[in-house]
Amino acid sequence: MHGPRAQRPDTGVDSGGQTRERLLDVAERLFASRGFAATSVRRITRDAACNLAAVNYHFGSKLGLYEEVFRRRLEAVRDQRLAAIRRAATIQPGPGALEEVLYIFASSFIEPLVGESHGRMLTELMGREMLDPHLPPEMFRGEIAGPVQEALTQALCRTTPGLSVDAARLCVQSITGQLVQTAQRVRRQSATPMAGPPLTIVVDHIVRFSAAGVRASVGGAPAGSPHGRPQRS
Amino acid sequence: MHGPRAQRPDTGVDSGGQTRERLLDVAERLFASRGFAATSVRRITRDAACNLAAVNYHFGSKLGLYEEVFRRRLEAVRDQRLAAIRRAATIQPGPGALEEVLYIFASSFIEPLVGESHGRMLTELMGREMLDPHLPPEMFRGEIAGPVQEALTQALCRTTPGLSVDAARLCVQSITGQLVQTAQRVRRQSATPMAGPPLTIVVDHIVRFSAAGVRASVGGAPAGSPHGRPQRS
DNA sequence: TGACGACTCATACGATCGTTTGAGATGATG
DNA sequence: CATCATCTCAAACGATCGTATGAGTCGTCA
Repeated sequence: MHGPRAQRPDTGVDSGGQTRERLLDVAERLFASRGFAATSVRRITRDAACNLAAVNYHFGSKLGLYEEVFRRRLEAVRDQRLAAIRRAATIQPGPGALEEVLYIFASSFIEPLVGESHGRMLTELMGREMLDPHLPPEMFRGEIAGPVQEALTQALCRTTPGLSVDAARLCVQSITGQLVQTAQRVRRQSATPMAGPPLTIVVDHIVRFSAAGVRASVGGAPAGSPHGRPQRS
Repeated sequence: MHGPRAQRPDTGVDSGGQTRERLLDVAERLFASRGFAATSVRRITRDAACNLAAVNYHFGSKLGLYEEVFRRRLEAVRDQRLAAIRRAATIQPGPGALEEVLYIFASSFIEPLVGESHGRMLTELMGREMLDPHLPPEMFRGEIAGPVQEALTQALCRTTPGLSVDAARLCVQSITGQLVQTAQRVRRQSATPMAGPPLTIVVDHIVRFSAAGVRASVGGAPAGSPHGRPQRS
C-alpha cells in the first residue's frame, strides 16, 4: 500500500502531479487512437517518460486511469454540448428553426473530428466508449450521453409542433446513429484514405434528411401505424 | 510444415474435417458474442473439444480462422440480402413504394437479431466487423456491404423520382447508420436488460423517418444548400 | 507389410500483458 | 538533524496470449 490508490493525493509538492498529468494526457491520446484494450500500460508510461508502476500508483489500475481520463473531461464536454443545444433551443419556433437546431447539434458533434487534435481525441474516445463500454454505465450514459440526448429531445419538441416526447426520443436515436456512423467513417478515413463526400456535404445531408424525418414523426407514431406499414408482408 | 496451411485439404477421410467444421461453428459463436480480440484460440479449441494446435493446422492462424468463418457465410448472406432488396426493387413506383422498400430492408437487417441464434450471430459478426475491422477491406466491403448498399441505392432511386445517385448514397448511409446503432442497442440490451421501446416500434420509426428523409433529399443537394443552411452561423 | 499423407495430440516457446514489490530520491515539518 | 509522507524507480511475478514443434494415431495404397 504505497500510493493513494486511485485517490487524488492533493499534494503540495511542486513537481508532484506532473507525472500524473502527463499520464492523463498521453493516455487520452492513446486510448482515443487505439482503444482501451489495444493500449498497453507500458506504451502509456513509455510515451509519458515515466515508470511503469506510476499508473498503478496514481490510478490504482489501468481501468482507473481510463476512468480518470473521462472524468477529467466530463464536465467540460457536457457543458459545452449542452450550451450548444441550449443556444439552439432559445431559437423561437418557426420555419427553419428545426434545421438550425439540427445543424448546430451535428456540427458540434462532427466539427471536433476534423480540425485540431484536442476535441478530436475526445470525440473518438466517446465513440469508442459508446461501441465498447468499459466505464460504469451510470458514468457515461448518466453524465454525458443522457443529458445531451434529453436536451436534444426537448429542443426537437420545442421546434416541432405536435411532436411527442416518445417520437422525439426515437428521432434523437436516428440522428445520433447517423452522426456516430459518420464519425466512425472519418476515423477510419484518416487511417486509410479512401473516397467519400466531404464532411460539409454529409452534415448538410444529415440536417436535411433528419429535419424531414422529424417532421414526419409528428402524429400517432408510437403504437399504431397511422400512415400504414406497407400493405403486403 | 505439417498442415495444409490455411488451404482446404479436400480430404477424403471420413472423420477428416469434422474438427475443422466444429472449429468454424464454435469460432463463429464466440467471435460473434465476444469479438475477435477478446476470443482466445484456447477458448475456441476448448469449446470445440479439440487440440490447441488444430487452429493453426487447419487455418494457419487465428486470423485465418476468422476469415474462414466469414468466407463460409459470405455468399449465403449476400444473396439473401440482395434477394430481399431485389424483391423490394420489383415493386412498381408509386405512393408507399419507398416505405415498402425501406421496411423490407430494415426488417431483413434487424429481424435476424431477435429470433433464432443463427442469423443473429451472423448479424453481430457483421456489426463487429464494421466497427472493428480485421478482414482485408476488399473482402467485407467488396463482397457484402458494397453490393448491398449499391442495391439499396438503386432501389431508392427507382422508387423516388428525381433522387440523384449521390443523394441516394448519402441516404443509404443515414439508413444503415440508424440500423447499425439499433443493432448495437439490441446486442447490449440482451447482455444487460434495460428499458427501451420494442423493436417493432423502432423499425416503424426508422421507416417513416427515413422515407421522409429520402423524399427531402431530391433536388440540388450535393453542392449548394437549396433550402438553405440555417441563416445564422 | 511398410511407406506415406492426413490428422490430432501434449507440450513448450517467446512475447506481452496488468500488477506488485521494495528500495531510493525528494522536500516539507518537527 | 531526524522523521515522515509523497513520489519515482528498476525489477520481477504470474497469467495469458498466438504460435511452433515433434511424436503418435489412423486409414490408404503400393
